[in-house]
Amino acid sequence: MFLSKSFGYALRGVLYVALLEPKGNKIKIEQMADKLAVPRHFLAKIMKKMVQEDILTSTKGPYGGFSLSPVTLQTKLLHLVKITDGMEQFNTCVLSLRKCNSKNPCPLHFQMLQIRDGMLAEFSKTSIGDLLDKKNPDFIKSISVI
Amino acid sequence: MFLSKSFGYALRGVLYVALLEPKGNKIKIEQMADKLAVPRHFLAKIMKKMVQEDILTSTKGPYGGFSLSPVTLQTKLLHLVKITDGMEQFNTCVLSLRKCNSKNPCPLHFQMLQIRDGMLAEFSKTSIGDLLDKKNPDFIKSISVI
DNA sequence: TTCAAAAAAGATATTCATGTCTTTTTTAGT
DNA sequence: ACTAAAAAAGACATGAATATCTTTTTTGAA
Repeated sequence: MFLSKSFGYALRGVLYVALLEPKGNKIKIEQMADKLAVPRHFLAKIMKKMVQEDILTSTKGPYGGFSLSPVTLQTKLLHLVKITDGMEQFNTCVLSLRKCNSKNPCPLHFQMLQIRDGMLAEFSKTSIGDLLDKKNPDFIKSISVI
Repeated sequence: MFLSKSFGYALRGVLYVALLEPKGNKIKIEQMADKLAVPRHFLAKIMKKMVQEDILTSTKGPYGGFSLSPVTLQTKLLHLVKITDGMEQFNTCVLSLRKCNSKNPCPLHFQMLQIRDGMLAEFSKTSIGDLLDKKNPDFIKSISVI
């Protein structure tokens, strides 16, 4: 409920790169999957999607890996949700009723509208950079072990 | 996201019974599945669960069907969520981190806490009876066609 | 130019929610 | 007792999210 595992992997992945890449070398998927305790190839697919969306950059070959793009830190969480979960959930009735809308509401329409709008607002205003706390020595732990 | 289809079926099912059963006969699964445009046997399983939880009553055999229990209208939506989706989602970290809690928060901990608590509060206070609007001649429509 | 390292891509497997079909149990009326 | 109607139960099918395994492409360095 709320969000998929893929979203969690995406966020932890990009935060990992944002935290460690500035220290030097590019980040390898092997290392990430290890440290984040996440399925390697599944993570790789999600990372690839983020690269396609310019949320990250990547280079192949020796000394390659993932690194920040010019917009990584400004990327809103909602962009990650779009990639991993899609936006449909925010527009579709919780009772799956196609005709449901504010003129013709299902019994839960306005309650769900409020909850979803709250989430939308939060995820629209929060960026990757907002979540990144380099000053906190425990930050890496807070995204690591499942 | 947010809630499963099963939850939607459960809510529409119980509202359907609450709306039509007082008018006379018990409600047959066949009729419900038809009017709600929902998979018959899948709905049957969910109705059975609600009966097991005393949210509804049922009688087998000729002239049987589903009817209200003494507590149907007082049942909170959260009870339906428990049955269909489970409560785990409200207690588990959005990033699937087992160690995440308010002392040791993941980067999204407090944002998600707020959103989930909002939803919990709403679903804890709202009952089936609260959603049932018998005065509204279009109520049946608002839970009918998918 | 060849080699090895790395991401990208593709193929297959597993799990879980959802959906369908069949059989069993219960029960009211004859 | 018998029959038919209805829910309950069980077996099987499908689809989507998640996970694993293999092959291809790219590229830096010797």
